[in-house]
Amino acid sequence: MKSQLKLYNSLTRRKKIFTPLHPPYVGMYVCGPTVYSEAHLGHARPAITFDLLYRYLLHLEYKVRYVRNITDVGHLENDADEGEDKIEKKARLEHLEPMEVVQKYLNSFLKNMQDLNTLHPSIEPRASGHIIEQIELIKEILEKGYAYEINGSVYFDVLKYSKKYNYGKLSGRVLEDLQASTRTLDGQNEKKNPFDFALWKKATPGHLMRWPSPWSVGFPGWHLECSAMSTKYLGDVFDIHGGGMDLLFPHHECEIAQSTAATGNEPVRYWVHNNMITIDGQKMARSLGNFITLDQLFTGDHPMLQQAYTPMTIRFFLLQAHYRSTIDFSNEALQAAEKGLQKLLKAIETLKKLKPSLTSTVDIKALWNNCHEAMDDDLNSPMLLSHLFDGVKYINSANDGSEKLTAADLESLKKLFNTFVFDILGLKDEASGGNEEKLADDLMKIIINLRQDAKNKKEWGISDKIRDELKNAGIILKDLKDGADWVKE
RNA sequence: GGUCGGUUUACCGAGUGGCUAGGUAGCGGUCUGCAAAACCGUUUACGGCGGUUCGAAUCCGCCACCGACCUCCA
Repeated sequence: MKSQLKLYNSLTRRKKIFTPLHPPYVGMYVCGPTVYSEAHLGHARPAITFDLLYRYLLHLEYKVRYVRNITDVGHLENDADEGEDKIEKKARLEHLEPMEVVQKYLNSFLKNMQDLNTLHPSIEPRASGHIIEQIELIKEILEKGYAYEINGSVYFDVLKYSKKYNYGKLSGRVLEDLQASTRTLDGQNEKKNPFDFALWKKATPGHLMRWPSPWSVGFPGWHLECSAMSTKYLGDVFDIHGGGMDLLFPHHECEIAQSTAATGNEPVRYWVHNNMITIDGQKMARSLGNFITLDQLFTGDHPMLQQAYTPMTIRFFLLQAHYRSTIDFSNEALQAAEKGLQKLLKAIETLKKLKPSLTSTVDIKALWNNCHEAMDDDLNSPMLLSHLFDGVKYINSANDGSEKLTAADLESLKKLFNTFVFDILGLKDEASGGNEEKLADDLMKIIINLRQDAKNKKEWGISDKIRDELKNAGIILKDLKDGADWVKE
């Protein structure tokens, strides 16, 4: 474990070499989705960012417990809804049980995650399954004196907390500024201070999602589940906490406050935040209505989409940008990603067929170093891809005969691509597989052979006819030096 | 208004005080019965104005513009 992995910590705002609290074990908690509608492109960003981190940690031979929560309790939507629960609202609209809604969109989310080839987290705890833990946590915070009860609701006492601890250190907030800028919200008159936040809310009569507690029949506050579940599965102090940058404040700030108030410990050692996906320069978000769901991307069924994009194209597209940069959606960018990915995968196929030479004219060891350095530098996947494309050039040049590779270097190169492209970047070749594919491949081989016969006899009329009619059927033939390749239009 | 971040070539997107990032597109070439594809090569940069420096796109200051967060949000 002599990893030189450097991670950017949002708390300290600098990159630092990652060292786990209890090597070789690593605890990682990532904020998962609220399952009340289809996952969109934005949800793919943290999924892939933290999948990349997870995969790289595994590559470095850490034993990782990766926890990603499922928020199925629901949070307040906005004042217009009078505190109505997000999931509850959707349930009324569709005449479904709240848990039915949750199940439906959870299934859909997990399917999308599988399509994107993300590894399953070690634990995917649901907020609704941890109400007891959340109640216990509230009790602890009350005991320590950092919360107060009013009318069956419990609020976190930010002012009192800030006398001993630093509230706002993660997001750079200053308490006085917060006081001045906090908006009037429902239930605010109950709170001692506008910046106090709910740990437990008493349910209004129409509120469907409700649980008994020592204070009232109600539901847990907005930020509590992550504190309760991360503590339960990873301990009072754990290594990595991830999530979108938009969760920095207030969500993660409140999480720190809750956990610190309860245990006296700083809960998280490395805060890692992914940036947003933008569309026309603006954040893609459900609330802004400018989102494209993952299913829509995969099928092409959205007015903004010129075509369908495969899950691996989406994955490659996201990996081409560093996780802390915004990445702008456009058809042009996705099409570029699609072509780039094909080029990469094609070279890997070519690599399998290369014949060894007695000497090498390229330095594969240096390539290994470059690839590791890129990943070690705060998961610089775009830099890694750039190095991998150096490898692509080596392969194609060797195929052309302008570069040479020894048998050992060929093996090393195969291992390198296997490790970085498939294991770490989590890409896969989508074309291979399926009985249908196999049948089509066999049939096409026969047709291509017949056409080759015609070509050998210089019967251009026949060979062109075969090509033209295949084109009408949606298949494009590409003549190669020896034989031909084909691709669906 | 406060806090934080960004502005890179046609597009996406890295990076760094002096050395071609990369992908896509474009252009030139190789291959080829033709076409397409593939492969090889290659042009166009670092928001503006000052400063520090032998040297800045990279550091500092000011300005302009854009965005995120401050409310559920990935």
